[in-house]
Amino acid sequence: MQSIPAEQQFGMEGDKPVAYSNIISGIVKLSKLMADGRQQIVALQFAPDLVGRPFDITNKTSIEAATDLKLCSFPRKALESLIAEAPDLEHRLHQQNLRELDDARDWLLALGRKTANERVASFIYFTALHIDPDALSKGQMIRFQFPLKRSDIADFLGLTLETVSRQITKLRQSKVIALIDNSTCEIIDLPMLRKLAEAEELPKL
Amino acid sequence: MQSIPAEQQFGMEGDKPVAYSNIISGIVKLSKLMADGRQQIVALQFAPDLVGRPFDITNKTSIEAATDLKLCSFPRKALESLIAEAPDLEHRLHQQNLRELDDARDWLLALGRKTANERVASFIYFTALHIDPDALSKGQMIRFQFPLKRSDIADFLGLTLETVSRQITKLRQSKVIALIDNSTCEIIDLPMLRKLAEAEELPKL
DNA sequence: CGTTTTCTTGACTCAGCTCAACGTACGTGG
DNA sequence: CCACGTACGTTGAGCTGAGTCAAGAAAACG
Repeated sequence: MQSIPAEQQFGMEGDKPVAYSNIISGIVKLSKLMADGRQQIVALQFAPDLVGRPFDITNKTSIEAATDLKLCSFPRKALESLIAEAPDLEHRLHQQNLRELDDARDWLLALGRKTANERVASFIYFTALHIDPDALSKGQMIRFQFPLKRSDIADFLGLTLETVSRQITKLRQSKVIALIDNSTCEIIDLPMLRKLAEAEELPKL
Repeated sequence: MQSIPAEQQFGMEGDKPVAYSNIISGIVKLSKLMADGRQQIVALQFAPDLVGRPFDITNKTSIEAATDLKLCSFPRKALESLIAEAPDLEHRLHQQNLRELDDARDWLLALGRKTANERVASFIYFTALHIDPDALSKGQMIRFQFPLKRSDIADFLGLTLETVSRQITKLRQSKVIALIDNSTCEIIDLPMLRKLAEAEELPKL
């Protein structure tokens, strides 16, 4: 069990992953960097996810604490030999990776086809869902902290921080959300937020 | 073993997957549709991938033949009980899903941060890699067919078909590629193509 | 062949980017 | 306690890359 302060990278040595970590609390961001400095956050992970790409990786992705973290880490070898023994463990990992794949594909739709406004709405909805799925499904009014600062939200949504700021202002003005302070968000009009976020064909509701 | 003509959907009944299929030959596209018709292709799958999201799915994605296909299909139940018996099968599936996750995250970077020109270059590079990884790594001149028509490439890259067409013209004019006919592409300047495609920080080369 | 679908090109528009100024919160040390 | 610096967020003005709309060219198809 260890603590990691926000903004710090971990679990890698050079560009090889050396450890797997269970998230006890806090939020982890995975990001990709281009040679000229352009950056894209490709995933956020929440407790109780396991961080660390199993098996060999060709893929350069950096792992960083988005908030202060509490982790439970294992060396790479340890987990891999555990997996070899316990098929059930691999099954659970597989399930998590499938969820991550679904998430990634949802964001592909957002980055490829949604407007700035819809992307920000999607981010807020996505965050609220991860923080308290139950409250959301009951349609209660919800208050929560943004897990990322504006520039990180921008890197997640493929926008600039200015555009993110403007769209948040717009959502505030149209009474979809309210800001208690810069990083505390309250959802006022959940149906509208959902409509903006899921401009997708709804499977059901 | 069955054949599926290009453009046809398969493997689903309503929005539930009913079968898994091994791709013998051809290319499969997975796409998401928004209520107003906006569309995003979220993955392409090549032989010998297994098509079909294992276990339960909450995620609405349609599965369609991008080219004529040869498939080997199993009913959903059959594969799931096979998995329960043979942990090795789950391991192989898991590996494939991890590759898909890596791909999806590479495209997140492309859709979030790359220009139209870089996205089209990435698509050409990606396609060539999947069709003949060896020839590419030897740096040979490569000729291949685009697996998708312009409007599908656009849906994959989060662009319009006009923009895709213009960028292909531009790559042709700058002698990075040549077109033998509309759908046959030859890579002339591989280093340049790679530079455009992987504006990423190169792990190694 | 004519018909239909796909691709290319041009002219114009606009959502989101860039650059720049300013506001606000917080910490540090004089 | 206040002055100052630093990091973060907001807002404005103007620009531009990609979208839209429209017209033709070129394949594909029966």
